[in-house]
Amino acid sequence: MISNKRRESAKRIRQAAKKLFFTQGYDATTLRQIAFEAGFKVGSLYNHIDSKEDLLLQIMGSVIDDLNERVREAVAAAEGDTIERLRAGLAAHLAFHAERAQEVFIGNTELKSLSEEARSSITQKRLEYESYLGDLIETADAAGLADTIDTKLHVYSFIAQATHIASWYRPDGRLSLEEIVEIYTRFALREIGVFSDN
Amino acid sequence: MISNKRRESAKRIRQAAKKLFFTQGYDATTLRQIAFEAGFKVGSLYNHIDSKEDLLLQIMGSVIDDLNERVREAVAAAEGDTIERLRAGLAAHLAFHAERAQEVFIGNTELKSLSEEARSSITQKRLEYESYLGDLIETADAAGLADTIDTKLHVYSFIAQATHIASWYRPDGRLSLEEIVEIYTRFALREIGVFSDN
DNA sequence: GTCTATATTGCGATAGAC
DNA sequence: GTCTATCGCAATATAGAC
Repeated sequence: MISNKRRESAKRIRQAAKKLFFTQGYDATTLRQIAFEAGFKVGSLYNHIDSKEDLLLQIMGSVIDDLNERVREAVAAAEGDTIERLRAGLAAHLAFHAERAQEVFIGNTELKSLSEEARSSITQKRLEYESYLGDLIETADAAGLADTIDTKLHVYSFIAQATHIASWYRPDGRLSLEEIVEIYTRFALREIGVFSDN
Repeated sequence: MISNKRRESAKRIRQAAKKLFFTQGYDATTLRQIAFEAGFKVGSLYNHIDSKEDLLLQIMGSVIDDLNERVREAVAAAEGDTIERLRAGLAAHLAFHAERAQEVFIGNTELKSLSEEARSSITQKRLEYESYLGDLIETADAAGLADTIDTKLHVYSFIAQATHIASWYRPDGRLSLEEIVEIYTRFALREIGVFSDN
């Protein structure tokens, strides 16, 4: 049971860091603040982390992988034609960015705070994700179900919108998560010229 | 002529700060780096600025005002119907974000680094700008020339895309500024359901 | 107005008692 | 594994010679 306690402490520290990095930024956040928020003294943190950057890496590390997995699963599980698969992928893409807004925001904002090595590994994963979204779009176009303009810019557009959502979404806002996802999905389908009632 | 030299020095310092804040972020940038980049020693900076935050304020301060002015002028100068005016406004909105990418990026990224007072003054200006864009969209819809879905989210969408452009645009990239502006303008008009060949 | 030198503060990280 | 105490360093900002 000792190791469960250890894991809980580490999680509490990550949660505190996530919150503070999100609101203040990585550089402006001190380990003393993180320790206080997690209920520790500074020195104790080092029983659970290697360094401050290690903490940032832990937070950023899983986000891209999870996003990739979530969207691919949604596409695979979708029933219907190419457009339905694309729609399911976009919905998953958008919902993920809202649901995990803080991590997503940190991931998009603090790339510059990582060491060169860590940064390039994450950049590589992002490029692969962009490429996957691009394939979804081109498949729809090739099937004659959409009238795209520029694949790469469509991808950028979808990423920009989702990233932006991560910066303002609140669960108690004017629109529910489902409504936001539905509206932005319609935006996306309109943008790539899908021929149906959107 | 002495005061011209003063102004040039101040400008060099702002330029250096702009570049460094853009690439490293405000907190990660030191006054020593800014001084070096501008060709001064640290102490000399204080003959031209009050503080580090003052420098950030100088940079962020004019961006929103300039954007607002630029877009309103473009709309006023546009010839043609409501859609043409909207199109001109969107093109100015997009071009501004690309042309002044560094300042725009800093303005969108470092709001958290400002003191409460400075931050709220800028937030207020942004809300007014969003409101202006919303009016343009609603006018087109009310004239029966578009089929909008949700005004506020359309505005967010346009801001998200332009902001994103500011983070990747390079003058020597695959697409020229004119091409980027044209493509994103078509995206926008499609998104709000303008009935014409876009 | 620029420089060197320094005051002051607070950071990330470590040592060692309990 | 947590704490207190502290190291070593670099930050913003200031003082005062030139």
